[in-house]
Amino acid sequence: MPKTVILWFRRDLRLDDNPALRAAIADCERLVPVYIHAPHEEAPWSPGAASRWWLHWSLLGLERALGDLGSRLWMAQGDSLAELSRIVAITGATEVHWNRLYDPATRNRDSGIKQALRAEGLRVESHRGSLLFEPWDIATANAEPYRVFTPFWRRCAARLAEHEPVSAPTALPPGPEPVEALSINDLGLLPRLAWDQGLRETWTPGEAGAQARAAAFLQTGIQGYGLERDLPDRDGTSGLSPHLHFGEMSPRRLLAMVAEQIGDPAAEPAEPFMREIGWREFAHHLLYHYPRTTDEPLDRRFADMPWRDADSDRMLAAWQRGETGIPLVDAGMRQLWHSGWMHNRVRMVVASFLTKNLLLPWQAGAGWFWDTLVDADLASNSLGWQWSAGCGAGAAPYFRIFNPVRQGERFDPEGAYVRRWCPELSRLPKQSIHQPWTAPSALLAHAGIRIGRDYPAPIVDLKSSREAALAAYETIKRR
DNA sequence: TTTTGAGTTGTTCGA
DNA sequence: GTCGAACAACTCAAA
Repeated sequence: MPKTVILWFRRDLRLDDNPALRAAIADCERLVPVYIHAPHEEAPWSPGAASRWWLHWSLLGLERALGDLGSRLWMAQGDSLAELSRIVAITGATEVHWNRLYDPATRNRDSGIKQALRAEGLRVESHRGSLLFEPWDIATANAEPYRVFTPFWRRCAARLAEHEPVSAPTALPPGPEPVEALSINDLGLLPRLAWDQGLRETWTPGEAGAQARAAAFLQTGIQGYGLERDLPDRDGTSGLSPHLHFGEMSPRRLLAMVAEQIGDPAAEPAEPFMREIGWREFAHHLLYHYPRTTDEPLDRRFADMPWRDADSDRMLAAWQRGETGIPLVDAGMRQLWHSGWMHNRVRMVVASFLTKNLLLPWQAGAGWFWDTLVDADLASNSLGWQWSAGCGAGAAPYFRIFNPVRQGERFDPEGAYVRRWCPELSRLPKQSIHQPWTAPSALLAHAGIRIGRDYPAPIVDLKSSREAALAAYETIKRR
């Protein structure tokens, strides 16, 4: 019997710098690359619609890339352990390799699978493929997890030179003919209604798309990243988040590209971008050590936060639809709905607006982002929302409440971003575009806008809702 | 153990 | 228009 090894793909949909892949083919005659669709095992954080759309195309790319190297992706659906066992039985595989994931449900599942397969006599190994540092590998002097980003990243930054990516193989061992395997279309990942036009215009999922995006960013974007990334109407961010989430590029590869093409990753001009990679690491560090922070505030005092009850459904719906009457907020929410993505600066603005001006629980925002973002990532999403709400690690001070009008004037001074996503406001001059409700009536008439008809009146007063938020925080402060 | 310095991203107000 | 101070107090991390 030829030695047969299973490579279990999950969120590491690439051939380049894939440690599980390298280990699997190190000593094997037949390789069985497997993908098992098992969204119920990630519940309650099963991938949202935008993520499933991405996954479909990314899997398709992986299937082609494997085919080009003489291999073939074995697609399955159901319980992961049952499917792996079935494939083991069919193929006579004696080894299984995968790259580790860090969200609580998956960790739990994977450790059970590892145990069960080992009990059947298989060799089972997991690998570090999606992080620069294992969450347990970075610790304070007291051997405790970090809860503040800056010292965490200082510790990491001293060790960036450790990382050496491994290239994609140029050929792969053949595999057995899949038995009762599914096709990607069988997984039903694409939306039934064709709402994905905006996604298709915006993204190229898959490893090739990731490499192209990274190359383009390093060519031009990274130079001005420190400043440009704050301007939502520019292409100033890297756009790599969904590619990193699905493991279409490893952070190690990205780091190596930065070091080679830009220079010292810990120095200008690469440093601001590498810090963002650091935030991704930090988010996984926190999720690993505090797995309940997907649903519960890290700062326990916030369990008693007096979130809004009355009107909350109507307010949440207005926020989700981009009909709050606050242009920058609405522009962001509509960008999200259309393209599956929102500029990071605007994410902070809409999150501050939801949790502070509307006093709605951050979990409601996290849930919506989870469903709509193509880069929805449990670690980053939980960290970001808790940070915004003020209840997370190194959280924003409670008095730091974004004023969406002021943010618009600072970061979208010409109103280009608002005009793009809220076209009904496009004829307003920049002086009024971020607060149309204060524009003189003649100006509104000239721009063809009736407040409350063509564009909503603000659903809350910014000044008084800010004061209400400060008062709410006051009630939970000292306990 | 104690002390010390610091903590992603802001806003408002008054001079 | 620009600038500095106030907005609080606490916890974290390291010396």
